[in-house]
Amino acid sequence: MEEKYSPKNIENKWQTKWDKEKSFKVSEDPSLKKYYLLEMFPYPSGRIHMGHVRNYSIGDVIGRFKRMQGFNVLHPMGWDAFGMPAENAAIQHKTHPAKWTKENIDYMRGQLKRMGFSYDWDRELATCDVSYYKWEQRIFIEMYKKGLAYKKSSFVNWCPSCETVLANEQVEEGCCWRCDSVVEQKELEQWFFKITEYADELLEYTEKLPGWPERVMVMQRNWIGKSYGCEIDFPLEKGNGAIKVFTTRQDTVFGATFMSLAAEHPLATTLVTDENCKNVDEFIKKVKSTDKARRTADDFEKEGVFTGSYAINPATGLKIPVYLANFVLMDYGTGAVMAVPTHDQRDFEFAKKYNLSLTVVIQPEGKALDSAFMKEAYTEPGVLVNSGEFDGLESTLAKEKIADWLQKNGKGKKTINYRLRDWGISRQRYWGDPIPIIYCEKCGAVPVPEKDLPVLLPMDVEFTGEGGSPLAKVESFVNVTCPLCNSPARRETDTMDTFVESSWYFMRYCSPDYTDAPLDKKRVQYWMSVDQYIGGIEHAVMHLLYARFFTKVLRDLGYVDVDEPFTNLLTQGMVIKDGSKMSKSKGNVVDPNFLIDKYGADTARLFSLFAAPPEKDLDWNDQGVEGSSRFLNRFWKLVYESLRFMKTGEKLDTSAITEEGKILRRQVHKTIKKVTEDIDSRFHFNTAIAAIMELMNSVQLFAAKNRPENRAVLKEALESILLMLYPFVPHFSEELWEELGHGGGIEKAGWPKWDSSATVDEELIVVVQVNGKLRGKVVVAADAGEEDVKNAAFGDEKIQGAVDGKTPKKVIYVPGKLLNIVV
RNA sequence: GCCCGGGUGGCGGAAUUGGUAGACGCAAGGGACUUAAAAUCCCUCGGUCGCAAGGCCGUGCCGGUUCGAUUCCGGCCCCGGGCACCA
Repeated sequence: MEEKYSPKNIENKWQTKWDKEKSFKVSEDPSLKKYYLLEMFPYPSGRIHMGHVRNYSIGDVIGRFKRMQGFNVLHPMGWDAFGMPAENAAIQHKTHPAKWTKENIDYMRGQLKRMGFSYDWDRELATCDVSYYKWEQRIFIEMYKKGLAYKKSSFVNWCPSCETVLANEQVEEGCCWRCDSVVEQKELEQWFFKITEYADELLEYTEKLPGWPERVMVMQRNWIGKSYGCEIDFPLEKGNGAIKVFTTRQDTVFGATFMSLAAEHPLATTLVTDENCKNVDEFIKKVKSTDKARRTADDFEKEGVFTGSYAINPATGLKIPVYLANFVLMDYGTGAVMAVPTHDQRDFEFAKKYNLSLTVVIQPEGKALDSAFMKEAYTEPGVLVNSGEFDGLESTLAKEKIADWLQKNGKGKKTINYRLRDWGISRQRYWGDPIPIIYCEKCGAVPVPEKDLPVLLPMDVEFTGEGGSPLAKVESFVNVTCPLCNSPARRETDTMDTFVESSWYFMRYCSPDYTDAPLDKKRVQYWMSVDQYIGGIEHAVMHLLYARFFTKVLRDLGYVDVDEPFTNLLTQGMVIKDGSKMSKSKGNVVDPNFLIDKYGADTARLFSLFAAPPEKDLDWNDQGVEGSSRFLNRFWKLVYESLRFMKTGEKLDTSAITEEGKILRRQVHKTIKKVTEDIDSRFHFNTAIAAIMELMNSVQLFAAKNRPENRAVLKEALESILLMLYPFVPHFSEELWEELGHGGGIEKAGWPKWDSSATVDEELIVVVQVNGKLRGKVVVAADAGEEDVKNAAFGDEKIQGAVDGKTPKKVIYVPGKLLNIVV
């Protein structure tokens, strides 16, 4: 055994062994309890960063711990490999996205292996491989046939100079992130997944996932945004039509004195009268050229324009003007609002600006509002007035009554509205999964027949960064014949959002090599659901909601039997340095390669787990890493020195050990208990490591005395520490385990169990308070009763001084812990 | 504006069910070893008063409940995050 700990050789040795022997390869075994452990797979951006190190270190601790406990642990890794950075790199470096991505994957795989993570590499997948994305096309077609994938036109961010759609994230202060042109709203035909069909079930399950952090559930609930209200028809003054509105405040319908439509509302252009034509046109143009970010800013001025037309308030029968307003959103509700200026702040401001009439219909208890003197809208509950037969009703009650009345008289109906919108998946990008649809002039949109799948992404493509999607310019790809009528037809050139790939990869891992279907139901059945999922909080809504949606869709398509993909979710915090998130632009990144070279992977892992509990942000500190490194060096030295006089095979004889030995054993077994509980039920790795450090400090003192009769105790202590350290620092522990004379690998030894009898204290320290203030401690026998503790306390000189001859009014005794004397 | 987190030494953090506040680690100071440095080892380390024993104060602020509050309740301040003309 080397005298000094040198991580390089050791880590290399064990990594080679794990790789060669496929140590973490698993298969379905019904006789074993399965545990599916998953960390969010990375985008192959080039190299791993500290966020990955942290995420995967957390996962690896759980994986190795569960394996030691005898679970059949599925722990896969793969690559979320489609996406824009590859395309941008292709443009910049004159390379191909496929080449760039593959090189990155190869490099990053090497980095993950150097960290010693225990993955079943035989299950590795990359979403840009045909063997993956072709199945997604099949799922798409099955969704299309069920009406879960459909096409509709919608408004999107459009950069006129790049000729492409931009995601909301790519619009910076109203301008294109790449060329700085002003971004417009453009109406385009887009593919959607009908996630709204599952809105209720998705919402319902946010109450049934006890293993998820409450804040993630809250964020998803807010995102789905279910609200109960009414759809009410406001007949047009002229003609037969009506304007449909959605409202949650049907109790105020008698106060609706005008209407506001979104600029994109289909009626906006048909309702306009000749004399208002010019104003309305200008207004619509202005709204459409304003990007969403600016439109929704705090200080954005409410503006509108009169169409010249009128509608009839179905409650009052009065004629009310129809306006277009810039704050009404086409994609929420019906895109039209009944405006009640007295009880809605936006309508109030709008009415004041355009001099529209106000009618109070809700009076606060004990007050009388006068619309002439109102400074702001009154939005609280109250009692109805000016509301015909509903006058005098309390407003919450009136909500019900008016909804019933509207429904009965055919003026409207009760309805539920969601904030959640269908998921737009079309991207005018090359590096993604082609949407398997063909457009025929006669037959319309035709799904690519199964025998023609997959639609391969063509490789001979030029990347200029100009003129829209590169895919649309590949003639051989675009020009096809219709599968139904054989006429010339065009292929869809949009690709799917990369979030589609990450919505089902965790199921593909269960049968990654299956060639008959996306999933092998039997194998998926064994592994699903994921027992523990780990990843960043930034995915709280998008990815985690899409994945839940997809699981339900695949269930309904007959592929799986589970309702929810992830039983338990752990959202880890960010890695912070010098007060801000590590990022290239801030110049505060720490390169994992540098850490591995300088300290070894084990030290890097240990520190990232020790510095903070997983769900909190981790403050990176270079000197803190030194501390973790020091700990491993000290422990190495301790084992090295102990080995010189320790015999292998020495049996522990508990009757022969000294008092000191007993005390150390007690700490060993208490530590095993604490570390087990910290890892298993709390994921508090930082306190688990702290407890091991404490134990090592004691062992060090103990070993220094070198009493021959205590050697078996020392051996037990050292081995226990190694077993407990293994999930954190696997190479280090494997190496020393072998040095201590064990073959066959440390995992086989199993997770240590604590001996309850060894943890029992012989003496107890009971804290003594006088009037709730700490005044002393007494040592009593472990089996001492309340009387014994009282006697000891009152016999104590310090306590006597504190009591100062006064008569105790009350004495509170917390068994084995505390005695409080109240005087 | 609404909804979540969070606020503890010089720093990261601990205190799991209302019961010893500050575990463990970092930094700092002092010492040992060394020609010297690094490494390593030992001691001190919330504030304050005191020669000491010991006392008093202290978990963002104010108040409450309790024998006892970092922990529970009410009100406020600050920081971080999410959502947001959502009708």
